[in-house]
Amino acid sequence: MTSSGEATAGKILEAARQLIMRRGYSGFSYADIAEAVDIRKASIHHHFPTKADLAIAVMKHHREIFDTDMAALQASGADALAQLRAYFGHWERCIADDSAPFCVAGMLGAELPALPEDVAQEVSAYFRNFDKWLEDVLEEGAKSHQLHFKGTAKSETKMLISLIYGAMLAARAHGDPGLFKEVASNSIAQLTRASS
Amino acid sequence: MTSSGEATAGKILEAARQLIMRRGYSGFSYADIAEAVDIRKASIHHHFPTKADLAIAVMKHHREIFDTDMAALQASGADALAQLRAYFGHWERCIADDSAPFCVAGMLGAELPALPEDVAQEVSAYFRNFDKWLEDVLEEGAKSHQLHFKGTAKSETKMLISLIYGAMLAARAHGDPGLFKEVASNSIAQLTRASS
DNA sequence: AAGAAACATCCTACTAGTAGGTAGAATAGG
DNA sequence: CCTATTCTACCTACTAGTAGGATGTTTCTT
Repeated sequence: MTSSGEATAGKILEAARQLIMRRGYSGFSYADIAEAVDIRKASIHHHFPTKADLAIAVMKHHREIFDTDMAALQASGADALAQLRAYFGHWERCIADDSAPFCVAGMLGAELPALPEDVAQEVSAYFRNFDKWLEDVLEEGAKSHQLHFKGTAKSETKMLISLIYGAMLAARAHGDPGLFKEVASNSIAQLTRASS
Repeated sequence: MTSSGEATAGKILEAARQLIMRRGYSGFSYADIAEAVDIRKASIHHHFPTKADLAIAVMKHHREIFDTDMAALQASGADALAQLRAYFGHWERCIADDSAPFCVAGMLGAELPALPEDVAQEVSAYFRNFDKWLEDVLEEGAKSHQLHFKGTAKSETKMLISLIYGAMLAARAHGDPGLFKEVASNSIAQLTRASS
């Protein structure tokens, strides 16, 4: 393996992630990545033969990072509320400093009907995985009486997922990064309120 | 004006709306519309010179329908809760029967950074308008003690907008149209609960 | 250790197909 | 006749993807 090889693939992956977050799957081209990484188009095809391969690699990487981070968080002894706060906090920072103004899975999720079959499957898999994590956290929070919500953890998971991705969308549509933070804070406040 | 003229423009507009909802702005082409309407590409350019013009027309039309419908609803004497229910019900039906699986403004909102300047402005304007309507409804609902929420109507508006658009996204990502209905019902239940 | 085969990376140059958009003629209806 | 509409035919720029060569890196063999 040439020393520069892995590094280049990583740069391509990151450029693709940024482009997908900002313009979507059909909104970017290999030429865009070539410019961002300062490499020729053909070299991108060497690392990721097709655009679908590239998108799948981005999703797989994104999911690996998510799984690793959440496992580490749990291993560190963080309770349900702390895990939720950490997750929201991550996105608050990413959106505020524009380093990741939208979840790559959310963007691809919106485009789902337009995606190649195998990319769409990877996106669906990401959401199922995320769903499971969130449901487990809510379940644990309910059991320990740390989080309070009417109905099941399953149904609250759907509410919270909608709220998170919708807040990203609304923040973008309104050109107001602070909107995400406000919605996130309010939803945590709601979940920690004994009444509801 | 030739009799078929307006009708054709309408068909193009509707085809464009469907394509934007399903594939996004960068996910459709004049060729797609030409096929859907059974017309030649050049004829579309006669009615809508550029793609941006077409997208703007779709947004303007969408907003007109929204304003008209909401004004009629209010004129019919519907209270805040009834207005909210009507709005949610509309989307529940559209998503369930796949006649409109995603709000056209939501799709364009997600793509906002990739849109031509003038299209982006029209989308932002739509969201400001929608925001105002929702805030007024919530304000009225709070005053009449029909709706209950912590915090201001402004902040609850942000929550609800996020929930609505996020539920569309989540329903699509999970391939589960029922998800929208569930989230919508739960959020109305939450707003009508005296406690919270 | 030296040399050769094998491989990985990146390049230039190209393909076929599609994008949005235009020019100008044919065809209508009032 | 005039104007709106639609068409065929075309343009340029860009799309994803390929062919094949240059350069360097490992690895295998002796």
